[in-house]
Amino acid sequence: MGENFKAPSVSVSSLSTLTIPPKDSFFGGGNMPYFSPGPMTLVSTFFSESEYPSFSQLLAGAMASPLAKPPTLLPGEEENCKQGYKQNRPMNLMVAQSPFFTIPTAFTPSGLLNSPGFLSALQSPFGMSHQQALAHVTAQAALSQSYLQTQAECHFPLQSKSVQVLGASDPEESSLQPQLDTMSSDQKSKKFELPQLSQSEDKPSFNSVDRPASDGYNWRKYGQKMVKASERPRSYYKCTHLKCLVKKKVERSIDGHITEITYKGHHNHELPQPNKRRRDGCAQDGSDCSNINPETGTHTEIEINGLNGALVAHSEQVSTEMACERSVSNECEEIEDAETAASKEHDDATNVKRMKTTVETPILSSSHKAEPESKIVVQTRNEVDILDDGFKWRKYGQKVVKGNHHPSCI
DNA sequence: AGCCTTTGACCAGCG
DNA sequence: TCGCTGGTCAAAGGC
Repeated sequence: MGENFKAPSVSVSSLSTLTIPPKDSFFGGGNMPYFSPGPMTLVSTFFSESEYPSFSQLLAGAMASPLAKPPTLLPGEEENCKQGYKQNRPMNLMVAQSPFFTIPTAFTPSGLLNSPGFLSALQSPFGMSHQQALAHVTAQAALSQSYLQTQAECHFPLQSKSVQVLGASDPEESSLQPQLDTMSSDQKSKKFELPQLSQSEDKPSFNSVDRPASDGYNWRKYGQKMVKASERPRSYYKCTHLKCLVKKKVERSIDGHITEITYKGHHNHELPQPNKRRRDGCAQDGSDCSNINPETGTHTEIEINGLNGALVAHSEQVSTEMACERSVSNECEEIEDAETAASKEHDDATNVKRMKTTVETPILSSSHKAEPESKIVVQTRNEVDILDDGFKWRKYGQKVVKGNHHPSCI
């Protein structure tokens, strides 16, 4: 598809996908995801992982799309919509959105679906209203965004380091390195503070107030503090994996919505198995239980959907892993494996000197905070005890067990 | 019993 | 040296 498009003249701040379930799975109700104002253009439709078009083509198509106009269907997509809908298959919509164009009135997917081509594709001949379809366009937008990032990893391996996810309050806000050059310096930043949205009134709470967003890893909170700079409580989390030194900071607004997540470091281990992640079966690090679409293999993470207000993931690696965890893309897994292997290699090579990187790589720029890009520190292992069993153990607690006068070290 | 969060204290960097 | 600030520790308690 992209070969028909010329070099981009318009920067696209975000590409994301929305999933429309099969028509037979429609049911009434549902929660409308939040979509920020902005022009949207349907770039592509696809119905399965294997049909997922190459990211470069999507990008080319997105960049050439008329972002300053109301949402439109690119050539061929209308027929694609029709075919997928007739075949009762879940349909993914690749949507582009531009940050440089502000529309005062809120533009929601209904606008997209109301576009001439798309309306005809969805509404007839089945009589299914697009509003019903929209009711099911849920958190998969955010999910797919992570998936999209992985696609970016696949197609722009060198550039993907600076891919940044901005989710939730503006779920379409993902950034792509190719646009970097087109942005002015004051648009570049390492960190975005997301606007607080008062969504609690009309959107259900998902018990995410006290927990960070899920990224597939297990985190343990080791501190919380009021930071003067942000005047919001900041929570500190460590990856619970024994050998992993990754940390993250989570800032929340007064009402408990996540406003910022900052990752530090790189995971040197695989994603934990889902069944090991939490006692109650949900994500251990605090996200809500997720929904998995068995047909598409997509994984719907409610919290990141924007229902919770905001989420920022600053780690390109984590973002990739998020995507790989949630999607069942083989390509993704291969990439992940490759990355893991590369990461292990790197770890071996720098066994003593480990990277401690603030992964808020400055891709986007803006007048927001400016922080040091990355730093390398020498981390000692003194917190890891080497016992005579050959394994390294880390003490994480001590408690007097009933019936035993000696404290048991955990 | 395992594993988590809470929270006050402590530490280190910086001006 | 001192005070401020952000980050971390670790005992205590909860689930």
